[in-house]
Amino acid sequence: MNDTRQMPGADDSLSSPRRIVVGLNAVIITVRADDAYVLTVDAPARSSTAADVAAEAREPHADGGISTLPSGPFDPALDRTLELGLRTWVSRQTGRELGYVEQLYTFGDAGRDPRGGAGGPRMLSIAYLALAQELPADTAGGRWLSCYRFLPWEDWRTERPALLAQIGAALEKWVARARSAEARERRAERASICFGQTDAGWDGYRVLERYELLYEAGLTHETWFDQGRAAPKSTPLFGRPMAFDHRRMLATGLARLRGKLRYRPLVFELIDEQFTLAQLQRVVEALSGLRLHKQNFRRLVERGGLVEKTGRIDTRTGGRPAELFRFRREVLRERRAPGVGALTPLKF
Amino acid sequence: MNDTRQMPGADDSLSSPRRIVVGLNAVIITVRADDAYVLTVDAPARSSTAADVAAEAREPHADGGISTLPSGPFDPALDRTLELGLRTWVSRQTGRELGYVEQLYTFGDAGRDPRGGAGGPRMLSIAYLALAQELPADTAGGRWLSCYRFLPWEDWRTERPALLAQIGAALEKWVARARSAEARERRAERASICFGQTDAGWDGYRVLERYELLYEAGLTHETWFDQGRAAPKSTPLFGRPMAFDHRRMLATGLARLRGKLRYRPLVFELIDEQFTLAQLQRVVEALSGLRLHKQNFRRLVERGGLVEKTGRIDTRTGGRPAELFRFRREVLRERRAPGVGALTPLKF
DNA sequence: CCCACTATTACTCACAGTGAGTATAAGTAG
DNA sequence: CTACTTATACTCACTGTGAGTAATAGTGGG
Repeated sequence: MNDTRQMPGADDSLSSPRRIVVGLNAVIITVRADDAYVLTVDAPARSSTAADVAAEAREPHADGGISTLPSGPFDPALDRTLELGLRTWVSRQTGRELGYVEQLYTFGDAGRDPRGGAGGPRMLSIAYLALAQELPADTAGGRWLSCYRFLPWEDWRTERPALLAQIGAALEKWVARARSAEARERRAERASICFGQTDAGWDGYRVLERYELLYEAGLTHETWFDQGRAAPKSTPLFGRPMAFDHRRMLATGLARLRGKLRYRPLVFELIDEQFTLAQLQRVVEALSGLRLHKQNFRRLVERGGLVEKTGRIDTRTGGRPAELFRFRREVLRERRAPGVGALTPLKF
Repeated sequence: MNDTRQMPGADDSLSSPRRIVVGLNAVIITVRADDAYVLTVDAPARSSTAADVAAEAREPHADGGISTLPSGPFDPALDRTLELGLRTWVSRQTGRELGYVEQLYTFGDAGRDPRGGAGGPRMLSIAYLALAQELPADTAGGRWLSCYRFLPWEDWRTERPALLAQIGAALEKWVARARSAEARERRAERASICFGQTDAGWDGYRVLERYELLYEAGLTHETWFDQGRAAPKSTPLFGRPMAFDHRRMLATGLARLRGKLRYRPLVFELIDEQFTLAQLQRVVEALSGLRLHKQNFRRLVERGGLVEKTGRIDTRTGGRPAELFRFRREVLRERRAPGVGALTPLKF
């Protein structure tokens, strides 16, 4: 972070005329009532600046409010670290302190900046993933929405999403549109890997690749927003959009979260200190988007040393009362990859 | 990347007085002759700016040149994307086109900026991982150095690194120095997880956690550089240092690479199109820092569908000639996680 | 041409983990 | 008491993996 050498501009010579503005975005995830939620800010702030108004005018989707991720500026004069900048910003805006936080990715493409190559400042956005335990009532302007409203093809808990038939058809057209035979082959391979028309079947971890494929294939609202054009009537657009590239950030976050569940005990950041195995399973299912085999899941976490009995019992189950468990911290020393592993879904 | 709303400064109001300068750093990895190499630039550029000279004066380690990663400025006026900025910068500096490239992490802590809280610009550094196939003779100022000169405790191919005894002892002192009993417990847990004094043994994937632990424990040169103080004579400092936080970037890159080898066929970016299984194994061993069981490795990649025979034969082996293999691209469609999996090392 | 040497390749075997299922236990609501 | 619900226990076949032994096919020296 402190490379000064070989850096034009480091010595305040104005060799780089455009300013850089850095934004911090948070993908804040929680789980409640069997679904995974992401914290969104409803529509551009009403107390808007000139830039806000301009942005809203450009947004054809502003039907009362397009979802955005909580985001704020990185202030180089005040924020000692990027993560602290994010934390203070989120706590000011949502009145909530973040627990687990990890950096996801830094986005900086000029191509997706609606202000184009003009003289404005260049925007970089650093996206973070955060996990929240409690889920208080929606604060002013902040709303918890199911992740799967934005990425509906990712939810396989009840059934193979019906959407996939339409997605497959639209992708076939996209494949056929490629100019050369090789390009067609590459597109076909990508489509089949992402959307599981292969021997391997559905791969729940390719969340980001799937979103990016749909974006490139012109099958998301954002594709057309960014190009400043309207989508052809015949083109289907999948999932609820978010502002700018926030849906890409959500996809990045969900992909990271699903991936990390395999080998780190992240689930326990999202659940009460004591829980039944069914509750734990539902959290994992909500995040992974899969329906799991109950008996095997129990064996996985219990015999795998991830949890231990507390001796207490929860009678609010509706059937036989369930034992309460807690996270077994010793597992961190016992196992190399303390997580739920590669989950195999139940067949439908 | 195009959040304008809620961003002071986005409309060119000067609410944020400090400028931000963004640097792009590349961890470029190659494998040759049984070792993993990283491309370094020898010492600060001789054609130095005022900032360079100042930096060098601050550097007590400048015994003819401390290693730095190739790094250059991100020019918001010219570079359409961050990755393109990196590519043009690296090709200009090293005369080499990058193949596989992926973003690692964005570093922005003010605490490690030697210029402190003064009026200079704020530095952000975005680190990338790149994989290079060929390894031409060292270019002017660029040198390939073994990754394990900087992170010697990561190389378990021939034996358990002898260094680990000293590291363990130094960490014990660090644990004992903690103020409260809980802090001691936390430190002890971290140390044992990172350096494998546990049932789980050595975890080759925790490269970054190990470097960060050593840094925090005051056992790296960089710890003391950053504080502007000299290390006490009695304190051992492990591994060869790099400038600024470049060694942290290397650790981040190696961790990512090792992790991704498990489930993506990244090895083949680092090897010729045709190869023997022994060559492939040596590349994997160099990257993972582990010694592997030969027969099982063969079974893993051959039966796992990762490679296929070309029919040709390499007689330069010294023993029985080896069949030449190539990467089997179809595996991408057949398997969900086409990589070498979680490797189990041979016991010593 | 035989022999020692080296490295590759083939095959075996015990064992742990996993997918999938059946069976039983312990509550609630009528 | 019965039907229903959910939790928990146990079984079994199968796959993948760790760790070997054995055979194969070249080299170079005498």
